[in-house]
Amino acid sequence: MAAKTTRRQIVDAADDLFYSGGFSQTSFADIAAAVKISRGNFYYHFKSKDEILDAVIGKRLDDREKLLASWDQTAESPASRIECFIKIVIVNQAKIMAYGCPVGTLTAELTKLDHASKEKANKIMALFRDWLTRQFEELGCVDFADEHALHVLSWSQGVATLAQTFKDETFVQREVRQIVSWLNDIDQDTL
Amino acid sequence: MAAKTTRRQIVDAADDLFYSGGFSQTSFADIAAAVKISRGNFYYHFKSKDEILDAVIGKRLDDREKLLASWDQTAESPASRIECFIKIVIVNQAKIMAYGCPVGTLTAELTKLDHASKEKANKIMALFRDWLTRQFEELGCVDFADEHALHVLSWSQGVATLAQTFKDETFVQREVRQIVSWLNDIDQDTL
DNA sequence: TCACAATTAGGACAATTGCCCTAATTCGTC
DNA sequence: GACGAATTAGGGCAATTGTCCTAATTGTGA
Repeated sequence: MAAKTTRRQIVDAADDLFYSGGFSQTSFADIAAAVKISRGNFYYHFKSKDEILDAVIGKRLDDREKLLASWDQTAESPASRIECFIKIVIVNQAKIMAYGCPVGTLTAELTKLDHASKEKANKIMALFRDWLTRQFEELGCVDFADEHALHVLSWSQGVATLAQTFKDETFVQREVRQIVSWLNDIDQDTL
Repeated sequence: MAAKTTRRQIVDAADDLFYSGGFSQTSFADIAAAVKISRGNFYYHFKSKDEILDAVIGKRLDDREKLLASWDQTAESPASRIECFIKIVIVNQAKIMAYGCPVGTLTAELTKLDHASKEKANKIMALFRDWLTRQFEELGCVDFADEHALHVLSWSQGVATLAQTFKDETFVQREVRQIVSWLNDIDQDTL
């Protein structure tokens, strides 16, 4: 029990620190200090920093899967589910303005580092892509489902990046309004 | 002469390395090795790593200003100038797929580091924003010029991020086609 | 209560970091 | 050619990095 809890504490703390400060800039000492354990104890649970990163990516994958699954259950129409995705940028506005998109910034960093776990990090993005594609398929636009999915995903990354740069709340809201209107047009057309 | 050349060599090498590997991950030794000079010589030209970053950002600002100025001269209509901007993602496709957008990834990294030069890095983004705003104003849509500018800028960041993640050439080309079509619609409306 | 495994603590390591110093070399100018 | 300034080389610094080690402390089951 204690072990599992400690391990989970480490992963959670690393998740936050990797998000707010970046992976390579976060040190063993930083995580250990956040969890308030010794480095020795730390190394008992994870043999290397890369192993922690792997666990963090795994956790993020799980978290997003659960989030998408909850939307699958609560939201009735595929359009409203896509809208849930779109509005993450509003729900998480404060954090996005401070640290950007947790998925986009991590994949970008790991790609630059040419890190071994970059492919795994890309899976989070692919998870969103596949889920969005499914929603657009259910919406009726089978031929363009993947294109639309990439379009929405790309949109979210752009909004996140500019939100982080300019910290303009009205920009985010306006962009959300526009893409939702675009989504409704598609929904209309496929009736 | 030799001094100026050496200094320029350092800045150029740092520019490349900061782009391909990130700022914090690039060390003094990396840059010195790229330029093939001793660390002592290195330190003669720059007192600290932050000073190099400052010079690199300054150089990037200059480069972009020149690029925009060249478009101002060569392209005849504001619409075709905006199209020049849009098509950077195609012109620089290979590098973008490997390292993302040089502007977006740097601002994201410096924001996470809470680095003193983050505001200066944001100026590069603001430079594009202001230039795009001017183009949309000349296009006739005075009231929505800044909104459109942010929209195009946001679009470019999203495309760059996803291009880096999925390395999908057709995605980039499709997105360019779509935004150009959107641009033409605006151009049409304001006649 | 005892033995044994799981967990934690903390010291130590080689390597790397950004940074600083002094001595040598090159350069332009008289 | 000689002189002073500009430039370069390279050693060395303290601090931090990720990693590893051993000893102490827990908890658990017999």
